[in-house]
Amino acid sequence: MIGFIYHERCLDPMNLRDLRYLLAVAEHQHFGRAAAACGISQPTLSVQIRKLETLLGVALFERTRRAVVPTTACERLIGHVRAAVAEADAMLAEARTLRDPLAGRLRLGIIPTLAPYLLPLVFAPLREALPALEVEPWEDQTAALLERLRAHDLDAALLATEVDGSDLASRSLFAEPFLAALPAEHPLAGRDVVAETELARDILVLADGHCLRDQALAVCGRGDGSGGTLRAASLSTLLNMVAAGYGTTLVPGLAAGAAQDAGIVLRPLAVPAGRTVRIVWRARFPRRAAVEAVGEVIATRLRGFAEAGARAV
Amino acid sequence: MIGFIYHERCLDPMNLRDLRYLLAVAEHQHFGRAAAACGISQPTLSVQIRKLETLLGVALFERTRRAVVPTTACERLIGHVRAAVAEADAMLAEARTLRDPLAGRLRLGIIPTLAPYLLPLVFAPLREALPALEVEPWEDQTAALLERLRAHDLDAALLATEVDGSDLASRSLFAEPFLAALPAEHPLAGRDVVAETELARDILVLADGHCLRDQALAVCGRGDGSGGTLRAASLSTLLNMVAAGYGTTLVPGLAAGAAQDAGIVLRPLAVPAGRTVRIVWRARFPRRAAVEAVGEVIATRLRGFAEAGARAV
DNA sequence: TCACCATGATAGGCTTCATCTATCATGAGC
DNA sequence: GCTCATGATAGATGAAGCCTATCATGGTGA
Repeated sequence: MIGFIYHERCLDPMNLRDLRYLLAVAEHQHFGRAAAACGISQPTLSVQIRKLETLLGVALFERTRRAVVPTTACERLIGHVRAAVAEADAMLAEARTLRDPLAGRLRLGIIPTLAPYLLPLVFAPLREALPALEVEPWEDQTAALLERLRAHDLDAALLATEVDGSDLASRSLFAEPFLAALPAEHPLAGRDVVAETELARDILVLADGHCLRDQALAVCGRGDGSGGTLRAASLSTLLNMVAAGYGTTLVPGLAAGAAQDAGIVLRPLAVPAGRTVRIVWRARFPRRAAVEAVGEVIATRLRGFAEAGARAV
Repeated sequence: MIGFIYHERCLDPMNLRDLRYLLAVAEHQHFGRAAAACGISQPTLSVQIRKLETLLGVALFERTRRAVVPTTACERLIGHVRAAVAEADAMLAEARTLRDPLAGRLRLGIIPTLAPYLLPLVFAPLREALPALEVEPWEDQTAALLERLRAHDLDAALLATEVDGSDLASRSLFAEPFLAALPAEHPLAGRDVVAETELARDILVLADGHCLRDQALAVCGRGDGSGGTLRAASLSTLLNMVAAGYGTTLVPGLAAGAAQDAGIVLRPLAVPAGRTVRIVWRARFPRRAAVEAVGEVIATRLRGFAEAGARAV
């Protein structure tokens, strides 16, 4: 909104305090009692009210021995005064609830290969541990999340990659192993353990931009990015393709349940590999405490997940 | 309205000025430019914003080399801040229009024997001379008007009696002669001049409480108040009774036209008598200028009325 | 009628705080 | 690596808010 005038130095001496004084005198119709209600001395109140009258150029009260009666001008003004003071008080009250760093909204970015599988696990613990914090998830790929984070459109993000830049800080939360995902009828499905290179032959990967795509290709020794012709838009699509026998892939551990539900066979890798999930925030973000609390809840919930996940297969 | 807290000394240092500073920084997203817009130095602005943050216990801005970005807490608060500042500005604007003492509402009491005849004469001149003044007439008897005046329910009153009490002040506006009012067929109607004592025999007067009642009786030498049995509620009723031949009365000059319209014969008194119309206000009323301006307009409009009225009969 | 009381205004001194100029710290860009 | 831009910090200064003490005034009661 344009049009506010900040520079009104001649009018600036008007204080919220003075407006409270005005309300007090209007209510008590008595300087002494109003002063007591405001916790100041009567002379101070008299001076301040007179100052306000001079400032406004309007007599606010008619002083009598008997009573102090608001003028009609005062009655016209006092509605605005009440509203201004009420808004200021509302602001203070709002600030009081916001004072708790573990309260308020926290916009949290999450990568697509993590969100559908992690969120159901941590939603309840977050609500329990941080009831005043409204975590707003935002799902997008790593690059987009980092851009939004740097643009202050997000407060933090859950990523599976290292981040660079001194403007960002991060903390690792948990390690997520990769598992070989095979169609039930696949030749490798009988093995206890699958070698990465064997997987590479008919591996399917996600579309560009997903960090999991590059990581899966790297694990299989296809770091040049020459994956198969299929580029699935989502991990869910990819799993359905594998289940249908179009090829193999690597799935992150948290998606194991979804993969098995689709009829996919999961096997550990001969040389265990995986990714580390981290929470990232701007180094200057003032509510670091909230971010770290969220990270702590997630890390606690996922503690021992890597081993448990590996055992479960 | 109860429930406002005046005594919040720990929170009081929050100033409207600081809120304007906050809005400026939020808009410019730059301390230097915001400071310039506020007409203060950048260090001052930095200190004040930090003070406000400390006071609220909430970080309001995330400072970067590149930009100064409002935090989500700030975004939640800024609506209230804008509203508070807007209300304060509205109050200042209202005060600016009220600053003119010749503007605003003026509640003016008028006695019933004067109002219907005076108001039509002075309404247009008042609107022309004091266009910003909203004169609100209030018709009642003298005692009620004085009570309302002292209770601040009226700002001034037009009376036809002297007022006592150091709490009130008054100014005489014009003299209003009394005229003998006779039915057309009345024996005295043929005279050029009527003696007061002759009138006294069958005089009709107003009900108790009308100052005109006592004044008429006094003029006729019936100061004991032993008037006729009729006690008319209004001068209009009284005139109709006279016109119907029930008796005589004294009418104030401004009502001459109405009396003649009713078919009443008017004659001057042998010993001219009348009443003085005054404007009365509380001695401590701060808008004395408005009252005196109204009085001046009325006095000017009625200048020379006593003679003109006497000649017209 | 006069002393007394209540109430708001005024005076003088003290303390706090908003403001300034000068300077520092830090990160971006050439 | 130097320079510029930007916000933070330090110390000095002046205004203003607050207090206690006192005055002025008008209503009240013996």
